[in-house]
Amino acid sequence: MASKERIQRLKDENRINILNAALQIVKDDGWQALSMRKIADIIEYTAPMIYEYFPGKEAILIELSNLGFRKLARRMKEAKEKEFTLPNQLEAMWLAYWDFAFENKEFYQIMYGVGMQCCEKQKSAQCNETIGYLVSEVIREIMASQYPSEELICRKYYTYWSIIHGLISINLVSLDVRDETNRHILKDAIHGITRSLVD
Amino acid sequence: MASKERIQRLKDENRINILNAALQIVKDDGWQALSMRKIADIIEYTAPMIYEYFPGKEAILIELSNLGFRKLARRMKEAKEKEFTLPNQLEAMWLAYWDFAFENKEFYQIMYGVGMQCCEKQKSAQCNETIGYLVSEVIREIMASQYPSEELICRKYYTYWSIIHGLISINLVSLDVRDETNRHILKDAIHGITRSLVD
DNA sequence: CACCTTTGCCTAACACTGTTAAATTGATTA
DNA sequence: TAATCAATTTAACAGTGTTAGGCAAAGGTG
Repeated sequence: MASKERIQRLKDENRINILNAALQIVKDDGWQALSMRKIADIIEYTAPMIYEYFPGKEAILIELSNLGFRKLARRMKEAKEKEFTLPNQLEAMWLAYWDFAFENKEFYQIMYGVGMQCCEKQKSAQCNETIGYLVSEVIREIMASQYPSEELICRKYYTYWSIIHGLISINLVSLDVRDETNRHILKDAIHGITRSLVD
Repeated sequence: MASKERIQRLKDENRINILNAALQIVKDDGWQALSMRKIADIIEYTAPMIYEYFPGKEAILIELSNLGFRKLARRMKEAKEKEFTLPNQLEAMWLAYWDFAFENKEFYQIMYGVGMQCCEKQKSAQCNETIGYLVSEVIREIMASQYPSEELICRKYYTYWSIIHGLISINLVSLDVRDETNRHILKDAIHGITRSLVD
């Protein structure tokens, strides 16, 4: 009856192969390019076979997403354990988070549904300029007495933008933060950064 | 020769109808549901007719995205003009940005490619818990002497997370921020928030 | 008015997508 | 050997974006 186990092992292997194939496609050509038939091609089966292992494409994506979360959590835990003061632990964890996002772009994208594009790059950079200009103008004026470098103004702008865009994004993928909490974070952050401009 | 103008007007109207139809579909059923044939249905034409007005689906999305950017810029400008001190202007602009994002979810999503899902909600909330727990633990310890409420800890956690996730997102949709700028913002933000925990 | 050209739109099709039902194959069991 | 059962494939459906070709009405010209 060891054959049962052998068969189970083969099934497990197939499951893993499917996930690996999916990941490979995504790494090579982006999420847009992922399709059941392409996965099947790589593992040298036909598409319907995949449905014996996953109820659908969505399930594969969810599985990969969960894999990403586990991976990220592990890295953050490791980063924490290398430090001994609490503030250093905090910094190390967030830096690990940062590094994970760029080293595992595909994972991060599916985990938080960011940049699952529809219209390739470009324009954003163009169209954002208006908004960036609008805000930077005011930052420049506030800091005028300190003769700030353009780089510093730019940094302050991105600091504002990051936290607001970040909080919006978190809400849009609906991890339902309390409304009052949002408002609190938002105001605190804006005031905190604004204060950092003048002193 | 006024007929030329009449015809041009009709063409312009069709263009606008296409964009409006697209927007309506998206508002009703999300970006996933948008298709050329559905647009055609609404404006009571057949799908290929759309290609007389737009080179493809992507072009429609880009147009809508640009429309969103103009709308957002206008709202921020208006918000600014209602205030007279610089810090108030800054706050008003960012609050306008915030409100725009939620009142025009569909626009914001396509403008910054956020939450163009692939796997509906749920999981994120579940899987993020590990990470949230991991970080909150450390925050709680740092703040221990102040007996912070769970709500406050949660807020601090989201503050960290927002700015880091925001900065990552901005980079992932590739508005290429300089690498050194990123690092600078990241460190500043982390230290700033950490400092806010202890005093 | 008749002719020709252009324009606007549609039909039909292609190559893809996710997914399902049915048939087929091959191995396991009786 | 015969029957059963699991794994996999074939064929199909309904949907997607997109393109080529045709048709009919409108425009301009003799």
